Amino acid sequence: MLKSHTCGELRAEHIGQEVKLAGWVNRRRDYGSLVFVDLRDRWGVTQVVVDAGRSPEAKETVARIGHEYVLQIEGEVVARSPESVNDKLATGEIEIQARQVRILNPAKTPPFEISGDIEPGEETRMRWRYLDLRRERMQRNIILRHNAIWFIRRYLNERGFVEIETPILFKSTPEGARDYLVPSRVHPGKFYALPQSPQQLKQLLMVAGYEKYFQIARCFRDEDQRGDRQPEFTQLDMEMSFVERDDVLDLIESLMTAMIEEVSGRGVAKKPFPRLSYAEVIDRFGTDRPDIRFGLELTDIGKIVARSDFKVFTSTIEVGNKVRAIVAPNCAGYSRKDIADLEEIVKDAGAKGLATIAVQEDGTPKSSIAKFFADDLMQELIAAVGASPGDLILMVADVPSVVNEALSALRTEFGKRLNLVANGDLSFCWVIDFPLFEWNADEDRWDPSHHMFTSPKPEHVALLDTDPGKVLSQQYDLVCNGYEVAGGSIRIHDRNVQEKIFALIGLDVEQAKERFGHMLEAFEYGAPPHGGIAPGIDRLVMLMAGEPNIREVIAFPKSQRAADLMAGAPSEVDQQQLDDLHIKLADDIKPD
RNA sequence: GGGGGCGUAGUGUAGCGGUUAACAUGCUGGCCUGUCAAGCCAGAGAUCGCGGGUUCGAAUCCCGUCGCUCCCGCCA
Repeated sequence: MLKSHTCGELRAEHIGQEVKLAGWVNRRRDYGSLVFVDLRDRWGVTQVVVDAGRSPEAKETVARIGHEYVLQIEGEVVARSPESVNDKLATGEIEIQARQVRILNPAKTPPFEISGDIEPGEETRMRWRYLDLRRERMQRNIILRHNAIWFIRRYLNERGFVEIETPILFKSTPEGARDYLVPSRVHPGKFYALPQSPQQLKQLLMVAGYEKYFQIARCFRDEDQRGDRQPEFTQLDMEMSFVERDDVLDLIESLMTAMIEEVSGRGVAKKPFPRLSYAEVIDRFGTDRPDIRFGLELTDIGKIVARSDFKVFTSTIEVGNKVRAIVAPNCAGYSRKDIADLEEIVKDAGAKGLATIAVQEDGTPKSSIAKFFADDLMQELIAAVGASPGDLILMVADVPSVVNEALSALRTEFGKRLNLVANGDLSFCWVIDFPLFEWNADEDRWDPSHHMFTSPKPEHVALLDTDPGKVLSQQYDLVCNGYEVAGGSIRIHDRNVQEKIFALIGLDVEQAKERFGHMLEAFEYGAPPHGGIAPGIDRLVMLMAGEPNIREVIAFPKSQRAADLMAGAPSEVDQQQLDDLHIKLADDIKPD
């Protein structure tokens, strides 16, 4: 080894020892005949002193080095004088008196500072990602990710789970997200698809009798990016046989809690995780992934405003739509401009407008719509939404989905503005009892709201024939701080039920056989009742790291346009490669 | 596919119709034996993303384009 210790481990107890350290030059402070070098590796920083008087040769070498040179230092661990102890460094009690300095490799001046306060821009970071990854922030995140994955593997192994790899080259199914396709050389005109998730394969592993399966699985979806979405991402994919919904929920809940507390040092706000029905979270928060770190819940005020003279509200109620409100505490003083900003948010969500009532300190309302309300009706409204003097009531009238989306967006905004999300805790909740289907008006059929193997609640199976929209499923989502961090379900293992689902979602028997024949066939050979879940590793690590997007916890992420700015992927390929794959580019594709 | 923001020395920012394009940091040279964001002195470094237009004059205004980013659609 070129090093006897890491740059983070030497303490007072090592004083007097001869050591070899190796790492990168974090910083150099040059006094001419006395030079300090902060040597860095992933474990920390150790100060090296090069004294021209004691080791002229080392001084000669160290005069030539710059930032990020790779050095090997040989010398003695010595105590620092009491006034020069650096308590910002774990190794600050000691320093290395260098006897010899070897340049293992010089370094060009890096395009940005590896240690320092200047945060390089996104493009710069991605272009030199290997240097970005050298920075403390990224090393901390990547190692946190490692610890989380390591924790998961140990935890599940101890509970009888088997990690099984599934193919990356698999079969395309047009349902769901757009597939990444891989052309076949030996089958002209045919394509593999990269898995959107190992969904089918893990169910087949249940048929195969493994009972408890997991995989740290890479998943691929060719859809547009968000801060919490990358074209390839990692799931903790799991499936279990002979389980019921609560078995899955309980296991994941204890896994999440233990992992977060051990690995991230953060707290879990609510234990046990609240279990809320889909209907309840939509009603209370306007979204199926509520941030339950704070209140500001939605109130339905339809019954009250129906008795006002405000036409916008009364006509909305008459046609069966909704008027709902949230209360922003202590925001009665908002200016016209502040309100206009909020209005922008609800308009983005599709709402036509935003009505507000400022409850003044004396309890009287200040509002452009106050004149449409009798005084006692106004007081009834203020009481119904639970507003106090100094509060601002915000109301939206529209179809339910627009009202909910608009108010949910406002709620999120106020969570940030009012600093209700400041503490570092993670706040989980389960969302259960989802509708099995969503009506697809364009195609005039039902779409599965999760996926087509999701089991209805047993007591709702009969409704499949009479009122599919009312059927609730055994789907469950895990939500944390407003992010969906896991989703899963108990699956269908009954062939009759499965065929009913196919029919309702508009798949005829032939199509179903073509796409899922292997699944249907497998289910005839003794499929156990089973269910599973797939937590998103990237999002969980992002939340544990306190980062604003998942790029910060992925070593080599892609840009918004799905490009690798370091390697330059995707790229053109040789004509020969295209020929091998039987691919001819369309005429309108021009080379760059 | 649509909407918003950004693009100025290596890096991060300021400048937003007329400036010698500014500041910080990094870089180069010099001084310095107790610093740890070392300090001090001197210096180099920018065709203001690219293309077009408006104007006597454009980093600045307009159009297009490319890149990064946030959001909507999309993501079973």
